[in-house]
Amino acid sequence: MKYISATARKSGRPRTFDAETALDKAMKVFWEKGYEGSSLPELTEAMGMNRPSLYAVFGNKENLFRMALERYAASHDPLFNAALAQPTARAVVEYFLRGNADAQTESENPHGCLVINGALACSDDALPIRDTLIERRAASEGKLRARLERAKADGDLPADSCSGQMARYVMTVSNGMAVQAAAGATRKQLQEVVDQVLRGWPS
Amino acid sequence: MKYISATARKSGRPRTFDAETALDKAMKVFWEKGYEGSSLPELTEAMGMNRPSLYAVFGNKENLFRMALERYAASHDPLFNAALAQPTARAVVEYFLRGNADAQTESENPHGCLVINGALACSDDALPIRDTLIERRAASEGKLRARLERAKADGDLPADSCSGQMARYVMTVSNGMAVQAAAGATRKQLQEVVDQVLRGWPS
DNA sequence: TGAGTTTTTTACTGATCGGTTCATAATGAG
DNA sequence: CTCATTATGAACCGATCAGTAAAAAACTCA
Repeated sequence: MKYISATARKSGRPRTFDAETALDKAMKVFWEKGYEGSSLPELTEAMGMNRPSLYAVFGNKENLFRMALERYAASHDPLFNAALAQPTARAVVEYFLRGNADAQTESENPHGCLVINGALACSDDALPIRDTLIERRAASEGKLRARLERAKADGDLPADSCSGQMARYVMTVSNGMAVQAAAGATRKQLQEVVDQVLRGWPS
Repeated sequence: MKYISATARKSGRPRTFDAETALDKAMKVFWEKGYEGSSLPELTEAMGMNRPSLYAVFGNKENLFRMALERYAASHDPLFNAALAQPTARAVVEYFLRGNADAQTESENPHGCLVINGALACSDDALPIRDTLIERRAASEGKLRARLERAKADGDLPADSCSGQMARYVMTVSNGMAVQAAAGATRKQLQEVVDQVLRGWPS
């Protein structure tokens, strides 16, 4: 997904904003207030640009959200991939959940997870957004499941364990941590939740 | 919280609706679409009443939501209390989470949990609602913590275990299950998540 | 300087939001 | 039959929603 007015502009009045940092600001507004809870005045205010410029560069509110979501994913995928690259299933889960606990409680960002805060229960208008977020979570769960399946083959998970159930369990904890974080839970509290998960983890 | 126009009416034109069932309908709309995602036309349509009647009986949208929330709590508290009354910590947790898995995937109700779907990330207008929901969840967590504390004294939890951390862990799983349910997870899938929790539970 | 290009600013659109006004309809009581 | 009471339906309120039109402003290049 590309900006509508690209950066390679020949001439004309210079922009008073940087598209990249403006998108970053929009991402944070959506992150904190969700898709429907974020109004255009709030977005343009945070992004430091006026409404026609927003529409010229980002299309419309829905497209802006999708671009913000891409940006969010791009900055969080490395952590997820690093988790998947850990040598054992236990290490994968610990890396994933501890990374989540940290990412969901950064002082410079809204707490919680954009992929959940964006739209959980919403009006009919926002259903396409909600469904996109659901798909993204399902995709992550699928990757985690595949990784745990491999762990079974590697022998660091019991042969009779169900990777699909375990992946869903881990994702459920991650989702719950996002809810807790959005409600004000501290980083320490979330890490303690991870402690409990690891205490019960097989092997 | 009481209906504004009580049921003991002396005379006048009879109502075309029953306040109790209308509130039930409103609860389901809020449950499915959240506080902000539910519009007054949707609410009045579902409740089978017109707008002035809604305002006469329920005050305003926020008050209607709070009454719907009370109703929701009244119908779900018995399950929670029954869980707390189980003889062992393990039984408490199992009863609580299995009950949640069922309650969040009833065919006749929206999936997920009103106390989470109601308002997770929202506009500034809905912050009082969001905070009320956060308090409710914290209250439940507190009761669960107290119950696990007693379990430690009873000896069915290790003496060195932290009831606060375990309670938050269980609540986090419950919250995560609500997110999963809202996203379309089946009852069986949620019960499998509970299986994973119990597999790792001490004792 | 002047033409062409792009963004800014301001004001606007139609739709919808939560909430209300008011005349009318339907009842029970006297 | 009349009157007080209560609920109904429809129309309305100001505010806000997402999205746009149009003209002025600021730049490059000739």
